[in-house]
Amino acid sequence: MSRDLQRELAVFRQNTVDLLPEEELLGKLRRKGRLRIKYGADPTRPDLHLGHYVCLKKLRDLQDLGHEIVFIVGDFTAQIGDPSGRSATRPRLSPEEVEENAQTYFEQVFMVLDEARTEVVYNSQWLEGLSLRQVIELSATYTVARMLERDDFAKRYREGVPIYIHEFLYPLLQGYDSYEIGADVEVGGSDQTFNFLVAREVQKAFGQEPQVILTLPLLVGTDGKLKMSKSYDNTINLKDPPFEMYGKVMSLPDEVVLDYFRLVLYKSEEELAQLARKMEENPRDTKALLAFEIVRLFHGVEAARKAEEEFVRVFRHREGPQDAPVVVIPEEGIGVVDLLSREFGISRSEARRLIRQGSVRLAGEKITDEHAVLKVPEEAILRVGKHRFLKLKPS
RNA sequence: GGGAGGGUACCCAAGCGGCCAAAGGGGCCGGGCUGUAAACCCGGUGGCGUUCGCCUUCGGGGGUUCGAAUCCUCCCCCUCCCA
Repeated sequence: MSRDLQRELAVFRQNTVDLLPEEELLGKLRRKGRLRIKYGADPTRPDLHLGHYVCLKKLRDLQDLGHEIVFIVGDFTAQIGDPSGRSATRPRLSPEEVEENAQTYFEQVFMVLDEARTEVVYNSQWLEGLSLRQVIELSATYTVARMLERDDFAKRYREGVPIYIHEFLYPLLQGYDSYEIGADVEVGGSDQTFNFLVAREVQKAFGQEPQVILTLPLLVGTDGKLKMSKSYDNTINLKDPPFEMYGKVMSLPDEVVLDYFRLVLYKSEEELAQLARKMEENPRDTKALLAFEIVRLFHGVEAARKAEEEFVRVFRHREGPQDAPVVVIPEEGIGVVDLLSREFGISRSEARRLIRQGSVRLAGEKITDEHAVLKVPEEAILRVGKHRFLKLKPS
């Protein structure tokens, strides 16, 4: 094997859960040199997050090796709903919702991929026009028993949670996508392994050389337990503003910090070993480094610096932030409860609770009276809990 | 088509005539602690005024009762078994 091929293989391999069959990949690389690499995303939710980034980064690396990335917008399949890893049927989206989401996808995807070298296609282009005959032929490439081999289906079936027929179609359609674009390799999260394998069968059945599958680990979300996913509300989004992004990273449990260095920042093994030591010595600063680097990746050094300063100010020194929303207070003052419920969109009961729990402070002074009428002779910071602030100004 | 079991708050899940705004867990919020929006401990978690109370909530509609998440009835939805 030539040195170049070795090096190239190393790029393919970094961070992967599965890369199989590797011999087929080698064969393809030798024969074709330039491969068509498929990445599909259902525009079910408009925001991409770091979990997606794990894959996008891999794609970028492969793109930089000269391979062709084919980005499939699953506008059609999004209306079916991927059953992967789900314990229940996904809601289906309307064509309008899908279209809207797809647009915002591109902005985000091309923060990472080189637009000029990426082919973008919508799978409705071919799936929409399939005849029932073709759909039936496609369904004939796989059996119910094999469908039920999949963990999540097996589990749902066992537990009596409904599985709808259309959910069986999903992997097949995804496989058809691979066939349609002639994918050599498909990249995705490890929860896609089953779908990718089905695609191989579909390709074979339709007389095409099967794709190689490359799966990446699932990044855990901010809760530190579940995979990052919008439906668990534990995401760090590519479009999160710097301070929020920084803060979300800082709120990660310590145990997952190294995973992030590996999967998001693609650190080498040597660097990771070093970071592991650092993490033991000084978890907070190591995590801060992670937060800084992640913000830098998406917003640049300047923004990262600012976010860090702000974080230190607000959470370490417990001072108000630079840019709290400004509220002008009339001369006669305003009731605390009124102010809180209006500005934070919470109920009056909730506002009262917060006051009772001693989490409301005006210029550092705890407010304990629910009936207090706030008057501000001069600008002052109103703080609620750890991270809600208002800058109060006299009229 | 027949039979059985289900639908409870953001999620899971108890409750099966009054003591139920509804146990418990998760999540979330807050407090304490902290080299971290980590871990850990404690508290809160329908709404509106607050000693006390009022209003809305237990798939949907009717009903029984002084009183229903709890009983009756019709309807909708889910699961399993049989065919």
